[in-house]
Amino acid sequence: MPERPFHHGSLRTVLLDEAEKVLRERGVDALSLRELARDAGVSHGAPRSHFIDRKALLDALAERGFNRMAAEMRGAADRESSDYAQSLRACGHAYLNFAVKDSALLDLMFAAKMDDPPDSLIASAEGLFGAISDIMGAGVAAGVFPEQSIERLTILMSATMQGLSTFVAARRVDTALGSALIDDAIALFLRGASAKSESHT
Amino acid sequence: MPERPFHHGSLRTVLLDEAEKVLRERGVDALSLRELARDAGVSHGAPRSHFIDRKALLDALAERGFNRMAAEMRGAADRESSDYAQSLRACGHAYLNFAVKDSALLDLMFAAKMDDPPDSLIASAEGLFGAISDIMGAGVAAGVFPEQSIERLTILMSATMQGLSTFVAARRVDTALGSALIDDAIALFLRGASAKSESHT
DNA sequence: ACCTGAACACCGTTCAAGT
DNA sequence: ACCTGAACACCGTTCAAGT
Repeated sequence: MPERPFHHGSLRTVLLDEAEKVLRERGVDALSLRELARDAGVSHGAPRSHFIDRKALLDALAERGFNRMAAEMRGAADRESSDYAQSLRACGHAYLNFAVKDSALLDLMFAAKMDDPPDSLIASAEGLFGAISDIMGAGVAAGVFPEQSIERLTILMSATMQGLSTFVAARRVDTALGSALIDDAIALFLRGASAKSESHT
Repeated sequence: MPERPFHHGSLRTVLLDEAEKVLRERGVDALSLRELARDAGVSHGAPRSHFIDRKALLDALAERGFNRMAAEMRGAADRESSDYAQSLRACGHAYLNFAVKDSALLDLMFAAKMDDPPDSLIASAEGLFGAISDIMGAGVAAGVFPEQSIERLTILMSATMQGLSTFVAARRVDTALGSALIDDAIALFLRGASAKSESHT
């Protein structure tokens, strides 16, 4: 194995992979371009070729986070596709799992100071939202959600999962309770939404 | 007005007030102990007398955030105490308002990397949660929430407000839509919870 | 196109010394 | 008890220069 001439086109990926690890183990504040460069065996100016500044690296991390989470949500829904309510629960648990394992990354993805996000990041974020929309849309086909309110229900369901994730990640709610509350929320939404559609007929 | 000898016991408050302003206008990353010291007209080592390190300042800010938010929630509930559903909506809007005006502060309050938070911070966080619990508890008295599930409903309601706040602060959901979704969520919870209690009889 | 290495301004933190 | 000011290690960012 070569001692030095590692990177020829792969430095970007190497930096992102290591950054994701640091983010997970020590948080955003511990993320330093110079340290990443040191660990990759390149000079401190090298990352500049791939990330214009620290914010660009963080945006790239958030983008990968959105893509991975969308994939995990779709995967969870597909594995439990027999019973709709169960597939919905699987998605909720996938969301919570992501939040527990990568809480700093999730924070990054929904950071309030999202000033002028690059187009690719917006696209990835919409990819996650699209995945959730598709899953909720399947509920219309399954007859458990009324079509006219599906857009709002999608946002509400997402928001509930996001909020629970925040509380669990912040250790204000136990992981087991958080998991049970995901199920409660889904049951509540199923009851509330169908009650509304019945009151319409 | 004296040019220099400002602070004799008030430096701590001056630093916190200015920090809150910087947090609101430029985000956490722009928060620097040295800059705060400069603006307050003291040496860069002076803050050390009141905050052992940067994290201690951030914790103090979060603590003030929890206290203020709890007060605003109680205030909103009291102003609309005639109709219970309306007081619930007022609370939700108060939560969202806080999130929009002080998104960076809310992030700080529910930061995932809440390593060993000081007791006073935990107490303040529980103060907010207590305020929300009281408001939800009034719903039991009003007969709209079943008593046996009030604890879980409280967390779910909080999580939904928190999640919506995150989405609105991150500009993934419009402020007006976020406000309308708060009302939708409350309506859903009221329907779902009462449907459940009816199914028990 | 990608990386090096010096340079600059800015930090957080520590600590002996002052009042 | 509170604040000063020097010192240290570490950053992000820029940029001319190399390959």
